Amino acid sequence: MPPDNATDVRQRILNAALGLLAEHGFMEVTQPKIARAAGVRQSHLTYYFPTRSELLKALAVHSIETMLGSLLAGASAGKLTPEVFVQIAGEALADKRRARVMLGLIVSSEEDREIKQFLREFVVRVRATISNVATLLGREPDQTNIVALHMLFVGAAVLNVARDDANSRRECAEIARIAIETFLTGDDPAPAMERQRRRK
Amino acid sequence: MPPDNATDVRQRILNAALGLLAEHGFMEVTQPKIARAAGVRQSHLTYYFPTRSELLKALAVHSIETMLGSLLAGASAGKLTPEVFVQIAGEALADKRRARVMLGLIVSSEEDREIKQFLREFVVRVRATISNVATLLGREPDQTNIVALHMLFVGAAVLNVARDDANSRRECAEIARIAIETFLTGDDPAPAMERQRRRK
DNA sequence: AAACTATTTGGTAAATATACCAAGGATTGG
DNA sequence: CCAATCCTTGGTATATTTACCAAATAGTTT
Repeated sequence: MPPDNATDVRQRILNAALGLLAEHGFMEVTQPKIARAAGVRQSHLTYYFPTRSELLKALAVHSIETMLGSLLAGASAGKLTPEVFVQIAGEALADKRRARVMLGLIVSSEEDREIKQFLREFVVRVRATISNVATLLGREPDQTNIVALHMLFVGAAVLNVARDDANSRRECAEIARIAIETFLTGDDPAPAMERQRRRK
Repeated sequence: MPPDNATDVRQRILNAALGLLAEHGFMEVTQPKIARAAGVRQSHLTYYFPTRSELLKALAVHSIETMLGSLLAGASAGKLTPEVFVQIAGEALADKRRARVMLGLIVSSEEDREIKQFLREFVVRVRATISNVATLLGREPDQTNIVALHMLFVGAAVLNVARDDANSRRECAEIARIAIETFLTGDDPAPAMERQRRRK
């Protein structure tokens, strides 16, 4: 790949880092490997990101932007029906690349306050997107249901990376449907924030 | 802490590694740090675990045993009522130590087939435990609901580590209740494998 | 006790990763 | 064109980690 010199080196570096993270997980995200993957010298990394911590922060931002981008692209694909959303969500959950990026972000966030903050904002935006989807599907978005749906999605994606076999992939598709039916489009609104427990 | 010399060195090493993993995350699980934490020499690590990979595999087994142990302890604590289970689950989900161990296992599993296999078995056993709890609570365990409950738990725990603020901890408690009501004890059986959607 | 095995000690070697830097080109603004 | 700035090159220094090893010691068996 000759260095597409229209592209900014900085961007190439971040894309290479994101690719490594998505493909091989956080442990492979090192400066020598990123440099080789990006086709630049290690000193370039130092030049654009003085310390590893800077690099990881930039990578976090880049990853989050990328994930939100594909999320929004999915959410606004044509007319959104529950069936389409189930389909999109099922595929997203089974996508190990995306999940590895998430896991990498979380691991990084354990080493850097700022990244943790990015992650918090990311969570808010993901939930806002889910909320928008709910609206598009003609539902009054209920925060608690959104939270539950989001957690279910995260859990499914994480477990899919952890197990990574045919079963886990099948579960992703199935759970996407059930999660959406239960917390988003189901006839009976799931239990809301206010406690409403009735003894049996 | 003087070296409790009744304890096996090997066990001390694994406990120290587990402690580091739980407290500081996977990136801190290195041989020098484990050795210092365990109060043994680095060569001891090499002696008992010839390679890092061996060490990580043993750590995975140890972590899984430990987590299953506390899981079972929780599940068989006195008479299990839905309220008690909600309480226990809420606390477990908010426990960052446990979640960090899980995340560490997943990261390791990306580097080692065998660990991935341990993780698969772990998932099966966790779900079996949830299933037992369902039985104890007088419910017919339904596999799909168990899977959903499990994923919701994993998602909540992971997001709690990722965000790590008062909100996320509050959400853990709340979601524990909702998850259990929705998928385990709720009056209306949650949507099962077969689709049963009715349009509004 | 002698021989044998298991464990511990105190190193070093090799690999890998982060950080640093000086000098050469390229680009841009004046 | 000149100077200032930005970027690239090709290193090296430092730190950290994994892996390795020989010799000393402790413990066990015969």
